[in-house]
Amino acid sequence: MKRPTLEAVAARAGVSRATVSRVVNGSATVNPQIRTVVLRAVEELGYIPNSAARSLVTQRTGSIGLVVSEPLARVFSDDPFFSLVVRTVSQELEAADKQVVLMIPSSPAGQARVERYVAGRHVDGVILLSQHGSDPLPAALLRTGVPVVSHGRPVSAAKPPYCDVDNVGGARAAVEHLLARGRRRIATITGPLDMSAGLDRLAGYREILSGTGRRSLAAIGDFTRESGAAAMDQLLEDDPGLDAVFAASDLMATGALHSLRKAGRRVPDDVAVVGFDDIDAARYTDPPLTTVRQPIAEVARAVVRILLAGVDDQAEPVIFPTELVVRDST
Amino acid sequence: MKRPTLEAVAARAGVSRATVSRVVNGSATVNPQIRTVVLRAVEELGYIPNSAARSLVTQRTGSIGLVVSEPLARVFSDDPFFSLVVRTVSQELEAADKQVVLMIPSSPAGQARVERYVAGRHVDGVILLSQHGSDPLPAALLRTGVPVVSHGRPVSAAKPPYCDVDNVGGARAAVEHLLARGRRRIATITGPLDMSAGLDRLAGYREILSGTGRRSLAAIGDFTRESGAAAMDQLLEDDPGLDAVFAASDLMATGALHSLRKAGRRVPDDVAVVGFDDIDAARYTDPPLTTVRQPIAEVARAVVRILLAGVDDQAEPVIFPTELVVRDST
DNA sequence: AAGAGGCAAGAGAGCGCTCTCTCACCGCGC
DNA sequence: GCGCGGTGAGAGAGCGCTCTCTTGCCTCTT
Repeated sequence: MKRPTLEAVAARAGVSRATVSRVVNGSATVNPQIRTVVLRAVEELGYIPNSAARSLVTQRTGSIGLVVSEPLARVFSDDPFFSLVVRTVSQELEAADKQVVLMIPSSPAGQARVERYVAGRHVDGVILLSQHGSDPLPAALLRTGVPVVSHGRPVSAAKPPYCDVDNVGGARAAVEHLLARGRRRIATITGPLDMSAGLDRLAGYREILSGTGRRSLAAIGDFTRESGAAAMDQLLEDDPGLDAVFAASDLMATGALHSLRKAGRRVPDDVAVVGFDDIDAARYTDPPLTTVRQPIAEVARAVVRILLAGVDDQAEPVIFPTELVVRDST
Repeated sequence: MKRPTLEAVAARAGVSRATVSRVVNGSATVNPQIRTVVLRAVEELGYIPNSAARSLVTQRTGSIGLVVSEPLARVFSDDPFFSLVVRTVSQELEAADKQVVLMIPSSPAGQARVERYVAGRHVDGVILLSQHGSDPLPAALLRTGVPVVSHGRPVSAAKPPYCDVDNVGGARAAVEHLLARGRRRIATITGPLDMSAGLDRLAGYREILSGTGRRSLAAIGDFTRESGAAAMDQLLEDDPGLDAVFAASDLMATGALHSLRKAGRRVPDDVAVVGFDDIDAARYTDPPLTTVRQPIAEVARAVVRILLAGVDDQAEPVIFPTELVVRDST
């Protein structure tokens, strides 16, 4: 019933504990014959190292924390962003033989718990996802001395190394495209303005519009479909004559399409719509959505790579380009 | 630089290690005055227990494995099922002060890794998600003796305790609804037939149709939007005169709507469509989707509860009811 | 008043592993 | 022929914690 220990394997193989340890950990300085004997003993006993004992002495745990600071709305809605990042990070860490410990603090108490957990070195590193400006957690985690890398440009006071996509450039491309299509009154539905993705996409929009001396018109959303619909209603009320909308996420664009349909506006004839993300659903809306594709998985992979390579605090952030995908909504 | 240990706290408080341990673990048999002194020492030193050392002696780790046996397609597509379950499980375990270790084996090597990990008691329990009939992992995990609970009825040889929704009943309700609407040629788009959700929803469909002596017409999907679109194309080819479709997931229903639109069929005038899940997106399709609502989060919560309560192998499965939500697609 | 009984705190033995240090033994050069 | 470096295996000291066992003290009973 009891699990075999190193001791048991050593006894069976007729060697010392230290030698078994060397074999199990792949040390080079071990006689091939002895190695074989030890491996057979390991096999026969079904020996599996006790990681608690190992961590106790090595001070490493083999697991990485993935901290998602996300208000309920987004994760509970069907935004595929979260799944995709989690999935990719998991896959990438699996390849490196690391475990993923998922932490989604849903209250201040939860945040304190995460902080204690990380400070207690239960993880060898931390990946931050979806940071908000007001979130005190990134700074707290950075203070623990545990390596931290952020997925997405951090907006909080703390500035860990990070990877992101070119949100500003993507937004610029979207708005330029609308201008090229001859649209004159271009509104935007923003993301949350305490997140870099929200801020940067708005900045790109403003930059292009102000370059042409046009008026900007924005309604604030939170990346969810519902907020997109509400923002669209708002925009139509503010400026019934608008002829284009740039939504900072595809989900919000979907909500906007819904609102426009209800308001009797035709897309793209009356109003052109551009989204951001290029989620699967963008190809299935009516009409299919023109959008800015961002390589979410690549960012996730880069984040893991940076973390595993040993974080360098002064490292330049890695920024991936975005790409405009033109479909029928513009 | 070095983290303080129990020893250090004991020295500072002028008591023994054992006493500090008692205080930290909330033992009742400790003098309130001494407790106060110890707590102050803990505070002053910023003491955080070393979990590796603790696990080493207690044989418990405080973490629960969430094993997702999912082919790439579903998790990579924007199916909110995965996010919602992960989110709910995480939240529920957080409340119980447990960590979530996420494991998404993406290869046989990954499966072996998960098995070793669990057999090595790195987790106190396992939650299985999205099991497939051919998957050998559930049986392997059960053999380790670690408590296992399944989210969704298991179809593999191994039969851990589980929670699920009434998939058969939900499918029945959907088809009965279509019949009540006067539909005569009702097709179905199934889920994967090696998963209980796929099998059971098909069974419910067949049951009602055969009860009325009608012919059944099925195309196999895999819960993704794309497969739904392809299955719909297939069905239209097989029986151009069909007047209703029951899709085993909302995502597939969305794909079906897309195909129907392309084929020039009006929904619901020519063809009525019912989905399954009631994801957010179902309210935003054109037309809004009639669907079977399933309480995904409640199932997830129940699974956690069973696991934490101490798994009883003979426990009756907990089955949650589903509910038909009628919108404009029927 | 003396022994029994109870309760709170300390002593110390591990939990299973890694890793340094030591030791034995080999071949080699001078 | 003797010492020397190099190599591979064993001995043993912890890593930080829990938990049993023991001890000491105080109260209660007869």
